[in-house]
Amino acid sequence: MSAPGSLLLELIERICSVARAELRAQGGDSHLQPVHLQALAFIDRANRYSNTPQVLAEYLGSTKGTVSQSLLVLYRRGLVNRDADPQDRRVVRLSLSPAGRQWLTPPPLEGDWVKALTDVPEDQIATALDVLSQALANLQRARGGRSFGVCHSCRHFRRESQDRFRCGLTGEPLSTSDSEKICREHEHGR
Amino acid sequence: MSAPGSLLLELIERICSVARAELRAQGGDSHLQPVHLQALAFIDRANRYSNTPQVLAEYLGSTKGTVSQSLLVLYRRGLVNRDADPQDRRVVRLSLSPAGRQWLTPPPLEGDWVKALTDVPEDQIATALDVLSQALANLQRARGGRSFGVCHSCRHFRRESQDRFRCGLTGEPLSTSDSEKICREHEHGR
DNA sequence: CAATTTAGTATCGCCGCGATACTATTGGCT
DNA sequence: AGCCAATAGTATCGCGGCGATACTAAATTG
Repeated sequence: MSAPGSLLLELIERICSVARAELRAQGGDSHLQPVHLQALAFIDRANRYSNTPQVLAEYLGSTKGTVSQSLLVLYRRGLVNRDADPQDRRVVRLSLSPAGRQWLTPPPLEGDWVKALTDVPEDQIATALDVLSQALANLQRARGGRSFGVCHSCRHFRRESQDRFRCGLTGEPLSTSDSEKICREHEHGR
Repeated sequence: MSAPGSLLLELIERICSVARAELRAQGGDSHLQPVHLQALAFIDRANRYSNTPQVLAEYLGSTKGTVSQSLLVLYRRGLVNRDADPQDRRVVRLSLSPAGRQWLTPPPLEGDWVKALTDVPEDQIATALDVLSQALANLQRARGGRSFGVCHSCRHFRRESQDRFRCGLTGEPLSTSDSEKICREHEHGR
């Protein structure tokens, strides 16, 4: 019986609808669209292999054309930097400006949403997080895409000392901060 | 720290984005939009107090104008019936046509999604369902709206015998089938 | 050094969505 | 009774997210 899974997806879509409506209503003006907030959150947490428009498009399940437009909006509002990569001058490196950083976890909908979860035991939220992230990773893989996990949970992740790590795929050294970011090459670990 | 809650919302929105993109891509043509599928699912499961455009709009966190247009699409495709209520001739009673029923739990995205959950233990999925449905109910209440639970979990629900029930609010008798449907008057039970 | 591939942009049109204005029906108030 | 407000729904307009297509520029392949 596929019922529980279908119900879960339906719930997810309802929450999404309500959250979107709330966001639109809240600021009316000067407020970013949900997709823009998602983009900012991604740019903040993407590692140096992954902070490009192309990867963002895969992350959001969107197309590069669409993402290009979203980034243009964010750029014009001074929230993101778009710098040409010196090694490969086709690629654009994305980063947050100080102004952009202020939009991370913005108060608007977050407030009500967080309140809506205060009754719920912490460990149940953690379980829900696990279920959803695993499902999403599986779904992205099934679509032929990437799973987009955090670096230190990757099968290529190697620990060399307390705070020095290395990517077994690229061979590059990684800092603690690196290891907590989202990587396009992520494959679920051993 | 509000981190887990924010992460959860972000995950939900990503899944939603990916699912929407998938749905659009899948059928290309002749496929319904996510919002239309949500509407059909609601109409199928709404009880006799709740099968109206107005309630559907609240359920989806949308507006009556928007919903009216969505319903027009579904009506033109012969998937829903819109019948005037004989008691109050302002209200439209929504129901699924046989053709509309065929769109419930459609194979397209469902397939991949359900597969994406097969590794996940059943009880964890149940926990995730609990967390999300509770959060959504709280969120809708915070927005001044309704919580939209299932009839038999309502505080007005009265059991009179094995399969005969009654709504303590309206006083009307309820069948087993009634008790499993979504009600606009739902308030979380004792 | 062509030919192909890849990252990104520009432009077009569709359509979901909110806002506003409208009709029709009902119920309240005196 | 009769007017007025409230309610359910529809029609219409415009914004903006989104995909599709066509394009440029840079890198890679042979």
